Amino acid sequence: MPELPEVETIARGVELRLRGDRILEARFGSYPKLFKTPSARQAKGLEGRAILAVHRTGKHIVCELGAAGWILQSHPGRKLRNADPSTTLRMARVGHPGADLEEWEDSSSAQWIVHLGMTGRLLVTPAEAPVAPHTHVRLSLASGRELRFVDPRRFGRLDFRDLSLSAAFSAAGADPLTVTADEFAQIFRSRRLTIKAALLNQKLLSGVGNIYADESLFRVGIRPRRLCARLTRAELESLRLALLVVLEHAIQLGGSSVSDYVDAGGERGFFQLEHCVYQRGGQPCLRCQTPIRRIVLAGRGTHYCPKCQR
DNA sequence: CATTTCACCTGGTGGC
DNA sequence: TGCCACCAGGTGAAAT
Repeated sequence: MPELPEVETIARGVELRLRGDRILEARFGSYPKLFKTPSARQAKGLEGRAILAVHRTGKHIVCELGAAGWILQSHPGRKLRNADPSTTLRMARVGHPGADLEEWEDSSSAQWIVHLGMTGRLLVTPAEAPVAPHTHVRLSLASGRELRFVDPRRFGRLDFRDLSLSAAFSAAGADPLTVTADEFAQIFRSRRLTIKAALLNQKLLSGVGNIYADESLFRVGIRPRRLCARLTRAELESLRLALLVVLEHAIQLGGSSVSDYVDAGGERGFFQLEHCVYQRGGQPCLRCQTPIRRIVLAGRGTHYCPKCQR
């Protein structure tokens, strides 16, 4: 299940491969709920646009796209012109993946926003690669490759924003990697819900899911059932730091491949080998040998050590 | 209004 | 061996 480290890994992988490439043709499957808004349903909205950058916001992958209708063919060193200069944006030399970006004037850029849900994958493949079952989107690229969205369980969602019509996408909650100690304390202080439920709430903190909630609570020694309002300021700060360490370590290891998660190149992550409690119910705690307990909290399987976590 | 519960999905698992 | 009920969980709508 893609959480912050998995989404970050995929976004980086897609950016590395596709920055400077161009979408020539977009083909969507026929599952209406895949699209969050009517504009996301329009394949034409993506066609002709250059991929300027790809990044993560919360659990969302945001592809920054240039204006459509740019010169389709270019060669190294040639500069491309934009017809409508009003705001400044970075623009790629299209058709040359990895090319240095230059400053361009652009008022009609857009964002393609991908949420992977439970089982979604974004894959960069050769155009001739076999099409996996449950492939809902195929973007043909100027480089001859394809960006594919595959999602068996269909919890993933796609959105599209024309930045000349609407504001850029932003996460509802704070990012765990950049939130300050004061902000973090402010978010959780005086809330009457369990810390586990709060960590999973994307409107409070964006990016933490079931795995990293359980793992960070174990590392900081706090029981998932504790109420936010009962946590001391010191405990909250320790939790913020534990989250930071766990998430950054997981990013370094390419995320957790617990079900079928792979990155944009099809590679598995390795952080599942570092899991202390997640899906280890009944097995001995790695620190004290007490059997790890599994309960259901906030409707989710929740794992903790009854001795190490208070 | 804040918080909790539930439906949406399908592949994998375990029981008989 | 085969079949089927059941579970996983991110999100948002519905319920409390």
